[in-house]
Amino acid sequence: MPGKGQRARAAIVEVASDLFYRQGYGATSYADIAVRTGFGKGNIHYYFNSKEELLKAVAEMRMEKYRKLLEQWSLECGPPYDCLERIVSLFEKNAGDLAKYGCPIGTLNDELGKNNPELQEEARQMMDIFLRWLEARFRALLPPDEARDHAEQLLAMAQGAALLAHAYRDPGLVKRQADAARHWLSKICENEPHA
Amino acid sequence: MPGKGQRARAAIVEVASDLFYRQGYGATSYADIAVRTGFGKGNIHYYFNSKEELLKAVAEMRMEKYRKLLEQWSLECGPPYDCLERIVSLFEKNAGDLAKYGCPIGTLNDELGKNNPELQEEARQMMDIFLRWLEARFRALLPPDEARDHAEQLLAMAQGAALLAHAYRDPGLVKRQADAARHWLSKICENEPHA
DNA sequence: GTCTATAATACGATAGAC
DNA sequence: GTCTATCGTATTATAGAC
Repeated sequence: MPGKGQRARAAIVEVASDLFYRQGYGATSYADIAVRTGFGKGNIHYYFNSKEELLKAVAEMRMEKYRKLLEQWSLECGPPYDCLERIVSLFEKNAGDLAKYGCPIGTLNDELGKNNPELQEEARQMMDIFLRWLEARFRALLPPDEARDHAEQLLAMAQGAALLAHAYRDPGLVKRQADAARHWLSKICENEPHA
Repeated sequence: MPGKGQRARAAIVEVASDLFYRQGYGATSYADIAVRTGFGKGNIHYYFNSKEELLKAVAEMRMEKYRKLLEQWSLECGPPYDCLERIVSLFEKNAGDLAKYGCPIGTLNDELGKNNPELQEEARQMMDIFLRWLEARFRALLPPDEARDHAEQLLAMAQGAALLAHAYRDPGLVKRQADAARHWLSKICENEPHA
């Protein structure tokens, strides 16, 4: 059983992750987090000495989740198309939140990329988890350099769809882009037979 | 000849636009703008009563530029492929800045979308100028609903490419995505002959 | 009309109470 | 070890000097 401190830390990280997603990192204050956790405003500093440290903890927590999910999928997935399509479906399933808040990974990269190169590295690592996973899947279908290329393309489609859906507040944009991505995927999978 | 006030306003808007792009809207303070313009810190308020008003002026200025550019292209462009390809080339030409700061339109939508719905409408209008222009070009090739779909797709590719290039600080990502977009465009243009 | 000194507030961080 | 009262700074915005 984890101690009181551990549970407090985890609770703060969970709340911070949610607020960083919905409001952005810069626009989220210690006060916001304090209200939602019930801790005193300044108290959060006891658990996390700085806001940057807090973001790093949030990033670690999220990456843990992403890694577990994708690892699971690597085991479960059958043919490459089914495996790759699953990530398209994940995006589509979250269309509502994407239209409201954008992609949790993409928006964080955007925000931190402008002013905080050090912290952006954390955000980029989140992106990289997905890019590498996609690349590995495409390697079952394509030569290495093309696999990398295709992984970038699919990720770009997803990020672009999320950004536009967010800009227009239209979940339908994600759905339409998901269909386009599936069409694109199916063409690749039929042209290049499983190695 | 424009009066002193007019020139001052224009100078402030120009500097603000640049800083909003490179640092983000939230991270840019009146002090930053004051330093770069040579005006006193608080003086900017004489010309723009609030930061929101300043952003609106920046948005208007940018949109004027975009509209003029695209209107010019509409006149000059020959076949639909050449016309559409030109926007891909524009993106590619700016690969360096895209990798450093992201897309000026996309990043602004992302930032304002989280916390400032009213201001985001300005940013979305910038996006819409390009979306509508693309849609009009695709109408020369495709039925109306597909034209809209394809415009969204091309814009999503561009935004996704910019976001990833920014995340990875890699202009090459824009180049590779531009090539992919050209390939995609050429297929559409050969399949569907000019109406 | 143009600009500057100053106010009011919210932020992240600290020092020290329990 | 846990939490709270407080500090210094930076922000936008204003009041009023030139």
